[in-house]
Amino acid sequence: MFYYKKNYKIVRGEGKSRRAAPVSREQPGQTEQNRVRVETMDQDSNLLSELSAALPELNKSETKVARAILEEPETATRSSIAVLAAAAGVSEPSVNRFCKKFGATGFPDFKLKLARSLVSGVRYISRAVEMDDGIGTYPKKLFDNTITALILARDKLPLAAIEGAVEYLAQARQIYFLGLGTSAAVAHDAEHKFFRFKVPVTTCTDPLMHRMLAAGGGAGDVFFFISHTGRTETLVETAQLVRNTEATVVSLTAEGSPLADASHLSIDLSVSENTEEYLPMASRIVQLVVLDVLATGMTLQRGESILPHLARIKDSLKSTRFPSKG
Amino acid sequence: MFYYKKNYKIVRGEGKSRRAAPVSREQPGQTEQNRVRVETMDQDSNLLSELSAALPELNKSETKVARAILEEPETATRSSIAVLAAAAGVSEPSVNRFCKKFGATGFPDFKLKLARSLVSGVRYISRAVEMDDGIGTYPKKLFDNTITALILARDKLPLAAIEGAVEYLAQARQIYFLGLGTSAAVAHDAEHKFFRFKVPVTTCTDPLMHRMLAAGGGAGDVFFFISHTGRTETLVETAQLVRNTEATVVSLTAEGSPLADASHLSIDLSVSENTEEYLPMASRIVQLVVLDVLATGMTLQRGESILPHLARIKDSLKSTRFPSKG
DNA sequence: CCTCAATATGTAATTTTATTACACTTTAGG
DNA sequence: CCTAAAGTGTAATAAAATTACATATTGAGG
Repeated sequence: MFYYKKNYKIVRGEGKSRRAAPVSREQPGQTEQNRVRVETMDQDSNLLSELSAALPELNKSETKVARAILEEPETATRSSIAVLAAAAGVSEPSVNRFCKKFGATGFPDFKLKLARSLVSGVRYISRAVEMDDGIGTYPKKLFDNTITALILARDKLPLAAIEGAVEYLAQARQIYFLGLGTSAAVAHDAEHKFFRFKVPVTTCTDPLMHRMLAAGGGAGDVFFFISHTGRTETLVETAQLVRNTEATVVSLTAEGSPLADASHLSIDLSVSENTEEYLPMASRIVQLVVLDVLATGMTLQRGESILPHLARIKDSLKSTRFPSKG
Repeated sequence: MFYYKKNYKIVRGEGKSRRAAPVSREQPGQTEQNRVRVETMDQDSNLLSELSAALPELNKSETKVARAILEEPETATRSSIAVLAAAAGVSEPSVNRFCKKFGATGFPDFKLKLARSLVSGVRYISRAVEMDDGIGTYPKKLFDNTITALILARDKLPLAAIEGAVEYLAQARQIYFLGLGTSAAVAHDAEHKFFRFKVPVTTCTDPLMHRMLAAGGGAGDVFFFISHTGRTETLVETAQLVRNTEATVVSLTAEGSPLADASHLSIDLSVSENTEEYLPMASRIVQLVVLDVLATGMTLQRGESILPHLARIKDSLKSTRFPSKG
């Protein structure tokens, strides 16, 4: 590492105070003026790409700093301003000015932003499991993919639809959860959750039964369809049958799908399953959590009055269990 | 803000340097000794999850600091040590010691690590839903709690047990998934996933049927029990029945539970459900993802040969669906 | 070529921030 | 109730970042 070139004669020991005028802080606007403007930049855009994009329009010392950072960004985040300045072969204030130019309030802030963009590039890439993955990698990958899916879903949750669904469910006289395949398991889970609310709940995973139930639907009945794709023919047809009755159709499915179109209300999830080779993993997890949300919404709407009831149900299970140690 | 309690008489102005001995840096080993040891921690483990995991074993002021950070991690990364100390209601050195305890060289280093783990943008303090939460808050809370549970589970995944379970399942002549209550839905999901592997899979959620199946177990049969608590009497009894046969007992349950004890192999999950009032939400999600992991492990073990088979199953569903637009 | 203004960059002082040494406090065991 | 060990705070010191200002460099007109 021969970064440091001594270009300047050292003028130490002049022993004269350089500071006479009273300290006056720079105006915020003044700094802002010098900011590198990066087109189409949103707040959490990657700082590293921003850096290399701006590289051509930087002046000599700024270029040195940028190159030093780009070469070893990891090291840069761990260095003090003095170390980085030496590595780049410039003075400390130059580094500081550089940081401000890129939207940071100072060097520490810049390091923070840098550290983040270093991670986001790695973590956010949902990596599919490869055939040569071992025990050390594939479990982590699967968890990470699921976690990422949940984060994405959380950030674009259709709150209005959820609110509406809670409303429908809370006023339902009878709730039917209908799903096929993987969604059948989700429907079963939903049944377990909602039957605790003193509402009659039926789960059905047989397409023929679906049709019979649908035909018999009436006012106050809520048919809750669960489908990742929203394209399963028999489910869509069942939904359409329900629409001929007084019953309400709510669905938890993909945006713009035939099932969504056939529903009074649709909770649209857009979980991208492209990372999954053969099984819908993340989507059903998101569905389950959304059902948790609906059940919670219902609890909140029912208010305190429902709590003792829920507690009683929970207590009723105690006698079936071995006591906890301690 | 009346954090600051002046308990001590001030000793200012004694005019004596407190530092006589030459500065001697602490030995690295010395610091290491005090480190919170997080089992099965790997390098890029999430600092926030590490924090909340270590929360119970921290002392008073450390807890204060941890809570302050967990509550507003974003703010923490932007604060100086003085600000954070004030927010936590402790002294600056306490914050510094805290940072070192968690493997950082000091406060700035700690902030850096923190900034990195923040990238995913999850709130790490599992906040329970309150009765006065609205649509704007409770869905987010539920998602965040689930995400946090997954991160915690991911970071202390019992890989050895998982590897062993994959081995058992891959060699099974017949697999039974047994679960009750909420875990019944998980068992159903598991059935759907594993039946794709050309292995006979049976799911059963009836305790009496469980016993009959158990009694008939033979070599090559794998009984896979799913239970959050591991204390459901009938399940444990069934497991013990199976142990009288040649069949294998694998369970996905709580560490040290009767069910785990009754199993040949137990995949221990320790999802703390203290944040959940009445329904096991996070735990079943973790169970599902672990089952995804097992299914994936099985796919990997079977090697390329299984892929065409899986593809055929997937294709067979196509004709039941409305074509995608576009 | 030189001059002068504009820009760029460095030096040293200052301020801010973090770390250390050590004293006081609390806690747990005998 | 005492004592040792662990915990926590105060004040001093050290480190780092930022600022003001000086010097250097560049380049356009004379």
